[in-house]
Amino acid sequence: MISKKCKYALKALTFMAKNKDRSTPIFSSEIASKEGIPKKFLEAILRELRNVQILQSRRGKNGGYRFNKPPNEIYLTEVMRVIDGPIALLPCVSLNYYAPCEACEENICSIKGVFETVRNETLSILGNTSIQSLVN
Amino acid sequence: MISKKCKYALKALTFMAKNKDRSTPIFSSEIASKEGIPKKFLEAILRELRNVQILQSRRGKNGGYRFNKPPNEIYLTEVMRVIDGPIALLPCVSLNYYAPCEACEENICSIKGVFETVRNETLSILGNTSIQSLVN
DNA sequence: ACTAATTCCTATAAAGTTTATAGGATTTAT
DNA sequence: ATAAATCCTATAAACTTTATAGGAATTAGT
Repeated sequence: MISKKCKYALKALTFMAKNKDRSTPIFSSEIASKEGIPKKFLEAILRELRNVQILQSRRGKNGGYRFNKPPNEIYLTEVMRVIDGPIALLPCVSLNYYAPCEACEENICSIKGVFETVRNETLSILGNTSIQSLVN
Repeated sequence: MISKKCKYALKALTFMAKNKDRSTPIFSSEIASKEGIPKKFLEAILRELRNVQILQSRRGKNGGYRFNKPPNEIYLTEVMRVIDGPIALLPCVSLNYYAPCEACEENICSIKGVFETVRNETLSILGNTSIQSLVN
């Protein structure tokens, strides 16, 4: 399962993509109310997305958030990794968050292989789906 | 990520599959020590697997656990659902544990579609991989 | 300068989940 | 009886998730 936080992030970005032709930045308050996301929680999410250069922000009056790169170049894998961490189902099979299994000698790990296959399939779907493509 | 508990379950079942030709049932204590799983925790796991008829058990001296159906007919999906619950990444996309998304009107949910695709691919891998196939 | 409006930051906390552990009850073979 | 196994319930420590609170910093406009 992805976290609610991650779902919020995807919803927020999709909302922004839907409104990407506006001349002014988008307020977190608007996203929060339109998408039903707790405002303060959303602020933290948007800040994380800004920290990794998915978004840019401006403070002060008439501030808000914009995309830092076009939403058709932002893939779900990137967003999910920022918010939730690994996409793989086992730590020892993660590309971006690899961690060795403790008591399990990897070269003879019985379950590793199939979860590598799952990871590859999952990444090929999520890594080829952009935020923009979620806008109908 | 799957839980450690689920990993323990898969390891335990794989160990049992590897030793499926023994004439006597297998003790939880042997699995625990050979696979490095906390004994009491493993007992709870094996009991859950017995409750859903994956395993059968005998109490008392010379007791232990056996498969209730051949390990080449036990698929990873079944084990994972018993131990961890839904395999899908979103509740509203789960086949066995469906739950509606709260504030999100489903017919216009932007993110549902791609996660259905992921679910389908994942299920087709995990649903065609048996415990027996994990034994080399 | 002042005000209003926004993002930014830190601390806190409530609730839930995960990962066990403890202690014994029950069953069975010998 | 005894030994050895599963079975069951309660508890708890650690961690994660999902927020909330309160204000600091920044910016535009007057």
